[in-house]
Amino acid sequence: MPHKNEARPRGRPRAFDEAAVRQAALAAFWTRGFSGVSLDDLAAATGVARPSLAAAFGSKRDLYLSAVDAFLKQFSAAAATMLTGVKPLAHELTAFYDGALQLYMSGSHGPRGCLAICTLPAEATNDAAIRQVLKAAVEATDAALRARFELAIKKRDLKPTADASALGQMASSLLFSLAIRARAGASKRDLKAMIHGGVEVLARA
Amino acid sequence: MPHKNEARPRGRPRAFDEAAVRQAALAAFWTRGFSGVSLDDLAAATGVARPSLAAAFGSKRDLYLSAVDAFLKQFSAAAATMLTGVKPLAHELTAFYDGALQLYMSGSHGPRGCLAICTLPAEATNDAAIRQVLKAAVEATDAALRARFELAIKKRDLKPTADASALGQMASSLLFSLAIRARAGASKRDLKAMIHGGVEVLARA
DNA sequence: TCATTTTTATGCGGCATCGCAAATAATCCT
DNA sequence: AGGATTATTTGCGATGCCGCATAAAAATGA
Repeated sequence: MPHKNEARPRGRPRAFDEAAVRQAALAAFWTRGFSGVSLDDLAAATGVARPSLAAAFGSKRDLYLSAVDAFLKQFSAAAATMLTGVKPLAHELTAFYDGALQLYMSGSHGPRGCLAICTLPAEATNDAAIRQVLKAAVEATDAALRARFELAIKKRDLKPTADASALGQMASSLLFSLAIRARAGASKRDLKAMIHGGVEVLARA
Repeated sequence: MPHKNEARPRGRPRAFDEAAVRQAALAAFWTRGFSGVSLDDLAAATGVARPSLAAAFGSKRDLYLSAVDAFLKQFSAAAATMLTGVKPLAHELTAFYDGALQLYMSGSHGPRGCLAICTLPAEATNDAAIRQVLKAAVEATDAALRARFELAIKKRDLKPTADASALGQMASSLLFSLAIRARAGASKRDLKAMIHGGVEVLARA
């Protein structure tokens, strides 16, 4: 055989798919939070024994941070496709929040809200790295929404005097609030109404 | 002796002040969350041995719920004094958020945000009672702020077409967002600016 | 003074949790 | 085929955590 199509590592290969294990761990952290999940729980949820988990991901905290990172990447990628400026501001915001709500209401054992907003804060005072991840996530959300408001101002969908930064933070706040309310058990109907009312406030400023 | 000035219970009296112990437990839960605190932690933080704690408060969960209840009572009492309608809407909202921010930034080991918003969500998926407390806290905040917006409409500080319910929810969302951001390590200066921008949006709708 | 009542203090036993180490298995390289 | 390398499996030991039981202490009531 002339060549190997890919450089395979030296020893025994992994018996599990790292991304799949990360997603399974993500699901566990999403419902029970960081402190609410033990390594045994993770081993049971992923089907991978503790020592293998430790070898692949490091500590429980490392795996949690890895799962949160994956979650945030997925979310911001989805968000970017919603806030392109192709459609009117109010329309895109509604689609953005509706998409988020669908994610927040998902979960076979009841709505889970947002992994980041609903589980990071509890740990943020103990762990500087977790606190920093939360801060970065908040600021990234602010920035993505602020950019959309700046675009709206440029396109004359909003008054030139509108404060894109403040609107971006308010729009972020609405998103976080939806996450918390979904997890608190609010009905989809109420949250849809809240989205409608909130977009009215934001898109007519 | 004709009468006792107060019916003292029969046996050995409590060696600790129940309210003080509750406040000490509150502080522990505030920084480390529900799952992040053990009964031994609570015994150490309060200076009361585990069996006495259990006899007085029940389970760890009961003590947590008791602490959250006390926290919410204090908060809503303080909030009520800020939203009387005596001063202009924007002024009262700013004072309300400034007061909340002062609470959220307090703590000898760094800002802690809001006990309810930052620690209840992590547990809300596991425990129906905790989920209900979170839901009730959110709705109470909505109602208090909505009432202030309704008053503003009645006093012609807002257009009669303004949606007091939506504004109340947006104002709640700003509050929750401040709580999370404070815990995430945002600077007081940034949060003050966010309050200013948010009040502009809310009080000119 | 002595019995009764309630709280406090101490400690035991079981279980969960976690880090680590040794043995086994699967693959690559020569 | 056999050695080298990495993963997996299994299990041990230390510690944390919690429920409970027992004994001591502090008050009341007769």
